[in-house]
Amino acid sequence: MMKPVEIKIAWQGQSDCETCTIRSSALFAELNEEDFSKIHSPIDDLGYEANSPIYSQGESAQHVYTLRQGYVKLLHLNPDGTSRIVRLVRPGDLFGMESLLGDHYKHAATALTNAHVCKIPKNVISILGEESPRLHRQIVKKWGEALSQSEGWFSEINTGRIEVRLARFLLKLAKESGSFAVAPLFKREDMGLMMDVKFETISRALASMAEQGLISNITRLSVQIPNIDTLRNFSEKGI
Amino acid sequence: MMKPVEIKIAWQGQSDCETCTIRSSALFAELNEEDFSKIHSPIDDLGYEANSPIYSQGESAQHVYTLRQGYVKLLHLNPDGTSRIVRLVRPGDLFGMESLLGDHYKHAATALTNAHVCKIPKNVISILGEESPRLHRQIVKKWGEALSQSEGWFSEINTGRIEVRLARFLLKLAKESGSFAVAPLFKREDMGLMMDVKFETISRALASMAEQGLISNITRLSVQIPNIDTLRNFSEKGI
DNA sequence: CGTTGGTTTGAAAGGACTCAAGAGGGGTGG
DNA sequence: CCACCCCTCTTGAGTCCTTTCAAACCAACG
Repeated sequence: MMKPVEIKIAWQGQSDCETCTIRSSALFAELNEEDFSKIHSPIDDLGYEANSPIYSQGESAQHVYTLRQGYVKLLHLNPDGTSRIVRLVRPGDLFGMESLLGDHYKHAATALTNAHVCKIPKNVISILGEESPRLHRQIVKKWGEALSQSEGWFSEINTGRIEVRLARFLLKLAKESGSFAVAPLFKREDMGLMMDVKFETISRALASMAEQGLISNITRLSVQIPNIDTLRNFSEKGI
Repeated sequence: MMKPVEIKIAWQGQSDCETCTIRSSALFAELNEEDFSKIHSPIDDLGYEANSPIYSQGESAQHVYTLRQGYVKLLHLNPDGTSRIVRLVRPGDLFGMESLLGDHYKHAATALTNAHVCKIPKNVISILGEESPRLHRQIVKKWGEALSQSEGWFSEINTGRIEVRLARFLLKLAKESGSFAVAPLFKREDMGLMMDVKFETISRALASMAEQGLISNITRLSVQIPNIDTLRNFSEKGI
């Protein structure tokens, strides 16, 4: 267990990318047929089960990844042994882009849930990038989105009392369905690493918010949000 | 006071960029003469005095900036009125890149010290980018550096006890000169916004670190670091 | 020389942490 | 299929760190 499980490796090149279900939000969104025809290296479609590592910090960086399904965490280790989750990767997001600039990954990537990723050799990007301004524009855009998420994370998930931070976190991930919403939860330890608190504090904050009626049906993997506007209000005014 | 002061506006186009003192680390580092000849819009060289605003969050984004001298803070306002400094811009850094992707700035930029910046119309980048793969590569690189700094900031400056965070902050900015080093300080309020504590806490942490002999000669704008290895040790082991 | 904005310092209150014990769930082996 | 085990989550009590509110201090400036 804990090893990456390859669901299918046989996916090669253009035709599959062209029909990719998340293509509109993924890296190759704006490529046309001519662009695809320039892809010669194999692009793997891999499956990872929850908690399995995708790459580790400092490892030789040869690929860029796009997430198709599930959630992935990017963990940055500090020199003193402490660590922080610097980004929560969501479907459609690009990660491991540092391979395009340097020779090793700057943080570790681990699947938080079962996950599907596309593993793209970095030379595909370099070669395509030379010839296709569209791809380059797309990469810059994805990079910008990553920066933006990282900064938003930093600013919103790390400021104020924990309950407020947790509220903002839930709102960022909530999927509305009618009048109420559901938000995914992760291991309390991981959530603590995202918000810079101990896992016990996350647990207490969830319990406290449930008492206030802001959330309900807390399980390991999700919470319900009975009234999303109430929670939104709480996250903005602390009430 | 507090208004941007234009020191000189007359700087136009290629010739000045080619002789720019920080060109090696700035946006146009890898451009050649042919690339420069494609620049037709005026690139302004502006001076701002300490504490003056450069642009504000939500403002129409038409320019990208590179910092030539001084320090600039990027402040992100949250919906609830709280705010965080998401990045400390240092000489050679690019900021305001979100103008290339969207129509408004995602945070406010303010000079922390007297500062010199180059203000580059975004169409210069778009047009040049179409024709010069080198520039595009450079932009991607700068963007990557910004993401990396943002993540490093997030991970290192926001984890652990304040004294340790402060130590890491000082080490990031320290300029070594012989056996000891000097690090710049900013308004305690701003430093608090970078590390997510109140300004009084910054003040206390500085005082405490001085008592421990880790730093000395605290002034409003700088500290001395008598022994940089001692501080480094402290930042890694809390001792 | 008084004003002003920024910094330091003090004391009390509040929030998060630590250490510790107990409860719940899922998986494994009998 | 059930019992047991392990991992994770929850909850409790005391301590430590940061915040809050306040007052004093300092340096620059008019």
